[in-house]
Amino acid sequence: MRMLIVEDDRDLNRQLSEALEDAGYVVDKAYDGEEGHFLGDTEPYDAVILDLGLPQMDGLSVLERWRRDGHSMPVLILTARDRWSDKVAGIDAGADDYVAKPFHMEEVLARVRALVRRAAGLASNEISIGDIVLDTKAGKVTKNGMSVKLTSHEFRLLSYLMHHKGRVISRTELVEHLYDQDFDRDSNTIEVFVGRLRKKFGSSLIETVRGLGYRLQEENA
Amino acid sequence: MRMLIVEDDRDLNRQLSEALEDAGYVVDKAYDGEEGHFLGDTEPYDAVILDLGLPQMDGLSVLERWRRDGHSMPVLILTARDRWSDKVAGIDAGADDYVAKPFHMEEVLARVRALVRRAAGLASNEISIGDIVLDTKAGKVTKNGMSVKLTSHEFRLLSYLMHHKGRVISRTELVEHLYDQDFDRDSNTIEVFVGRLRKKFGSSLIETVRGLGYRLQEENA
DNA sequence: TAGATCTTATGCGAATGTTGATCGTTGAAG
DNA sequence: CTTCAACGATCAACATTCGCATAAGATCTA
Repeated sequence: MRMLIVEDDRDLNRQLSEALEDAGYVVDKAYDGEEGHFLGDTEPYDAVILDLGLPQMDGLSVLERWRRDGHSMPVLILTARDRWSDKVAGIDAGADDYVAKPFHMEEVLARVRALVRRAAGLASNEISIGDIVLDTKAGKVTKNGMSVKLTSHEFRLLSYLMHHKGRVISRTELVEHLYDQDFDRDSNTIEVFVGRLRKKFGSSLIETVRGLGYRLQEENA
Repeated sequence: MRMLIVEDDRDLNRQLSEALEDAGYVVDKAYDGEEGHFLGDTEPYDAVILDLGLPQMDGLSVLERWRRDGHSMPVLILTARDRWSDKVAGIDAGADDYVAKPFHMEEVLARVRALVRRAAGLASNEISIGDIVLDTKAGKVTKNGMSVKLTSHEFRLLSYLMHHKGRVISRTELVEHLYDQDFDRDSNTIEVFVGRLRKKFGSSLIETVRGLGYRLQEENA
């Protein structure tokens, strides 16, 4: 995890970076708004600690410019002032959290932990196989980056297969997972859907294992 | 967006819920820890405001139990105490933010906005998609810079979709987040509102994924 | 109470799911 | 090597479900 600290008080900056480094983070330091803005704009940080009262460019402006430019890394605001209107401004400018000086180092660490934890939870859920990518969260499938339109059953079938790629899946297992209890066992719906998927993705995607079921090729890149 | 307020002070609870309702949220209320825990455990909230000092079960325990059971909705802790050790405990128990009583309603609103925003992985209070911009702070929507007049439910629906753009949202999920507990599950209100939004913004805005739900096109710049 | 907003009801048309007949393929036995 | 039976693939017709528009009834609000 790589962090940026933007704080003009050298003493405080050092205290913070020591504490964070002890906690196992890699830390970059900036001592004024311009330098801080530049670093945050060019380097990929997992979190930023940003003082509001800064020389050159004030913290709020730095934050606003980052957000306007589409940077969404978590930012923890640090400030001596604690009038509530400042807090509101900071939060609405896109800060993720807020600590008023003077603070206890423990609190800052706890909040940074929370920020990093939270940001990790937002990663999108993608499974890929060859040039096919299935995004379970967006409910979308792409092949070579091109979005492929699937019906809801086609999607569910593909999704199940991709979640168990490399394993042979019996027709029975598929039926059990795609349909509710009472469904005509000897119907060839599954075959039909496999066929439709093959038509959309090429016949090499789903391998049939005669007598047992189907299998998605393991990553054979 | 649907919120839960857990606060035993009836007066404060009412104040909070009125403010949140005015801001366009759907609000459920609980007046003790047990009731609060139960609701948070069973209903899907977009954010929770949780007092620490509660009868039946104390706030921190409520939070810990939620987290242990895998609920990850954002929680804003509210408390009269403001010793920093309580803050750290709260944060490490999985709180996302913290406000000390007495507070300004404005600040709570800003923090709630931030929580909801952050949970969606957004950096700013303005969400845009194509030439449409939704301002969650002002509760306004513009298309090509021109303000568009929406009714309250139209706004809520659009807001929820925009907070989750790119994802397929089921009708069920929409109903659960736009209405409180007792609402007829199989009603076609959602369809009707989707239709109205399409009439106002053009039919390409909301994509329907048959059998699954609706989706806002991801930024396809 | 009027006007705006929200909800329910209905019927149509299209997208999707299912079926069964038929055709192709596989692998083992003769 | 040929033949056969079992199994899987394919296709088109058929059935069903789903979503949408529209409008009327219900409810809220100023």
